[in-house]
Amino acid sequence: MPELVEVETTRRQLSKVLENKTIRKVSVFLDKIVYNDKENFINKLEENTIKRIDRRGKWLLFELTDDYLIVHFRMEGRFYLLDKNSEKSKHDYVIFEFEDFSLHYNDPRLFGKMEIIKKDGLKKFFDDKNLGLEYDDERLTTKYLKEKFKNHSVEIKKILLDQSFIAGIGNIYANEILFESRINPKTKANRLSKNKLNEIIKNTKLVFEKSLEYNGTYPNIDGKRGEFEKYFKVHGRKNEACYVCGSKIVKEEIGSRGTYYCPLCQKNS
DNA sequence: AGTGCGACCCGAACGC
DNA sequence: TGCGTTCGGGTCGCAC
Repeated sequence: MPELVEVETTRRQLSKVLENKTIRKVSVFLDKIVYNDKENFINKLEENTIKRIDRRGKWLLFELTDDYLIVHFRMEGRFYLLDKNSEKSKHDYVIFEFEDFSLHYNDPRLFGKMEIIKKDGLKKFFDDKNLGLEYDDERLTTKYLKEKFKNHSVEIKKILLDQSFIAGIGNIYANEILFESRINPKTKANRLSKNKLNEIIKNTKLVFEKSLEYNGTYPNIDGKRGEFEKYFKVHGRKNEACYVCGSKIVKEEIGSRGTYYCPLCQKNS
């Protein structure tokens, strides 16, 4: 699934290709992907130039002249590049045509969203979302987490998935981060020691940076998959041996999300 | 205010 | 083998 790493990988790849390029034509094949008014969406984009591409949490931001195009992939949304006038595949719902190539937005589950907002509306857009800090923000400290977690007697696994604490962590990376931190996913967030909070911060950076080196776990804009899946230590490894202690990895539901962990390495905390 | 849960979706995985 | 059923997963909105 596209989490921060997959969105960032897409951002890096698209930046190289799209910056300072002008969108010539936009086609929308499924209205619900595009927030608000489809005609307005198309009108604002056509003959507009992409100045740069940014990211906040799992949101991708295309900076245009007076507006931003904001994209969220949700479960399976993704972009891929093709030659101009290439055929539309099943589940391609938005096509952006440039001078020399086309960018297709594909989304089998139809969950993704795109929206045009005025530049001065960006702050309000993200204020309303109440996103937490980025994983590489220097303000992400044990003090910040201690304060944020203090009124939350909820399993740390659920808290990591809540975007208002640390932005960008999804189910896969939450499992990996908790394993690397040797924290049981059912530990209540407000009971974590300063040392364990520090482990979360440290391992979020380590896991994200390693995954970025392998282009994440998801198809890139050329269709080639990122290869970080090979290095999962717990996610998707139910009943397989823990690489550290040999115990069988366990899968349990926490907050109706599949949660994988090593019952021995992540015993308490 | 904090917490939990259903809805949104369809393809893949699963069960018989 | 083949068919029907269940699962998964990010975010939002709503109920308590």
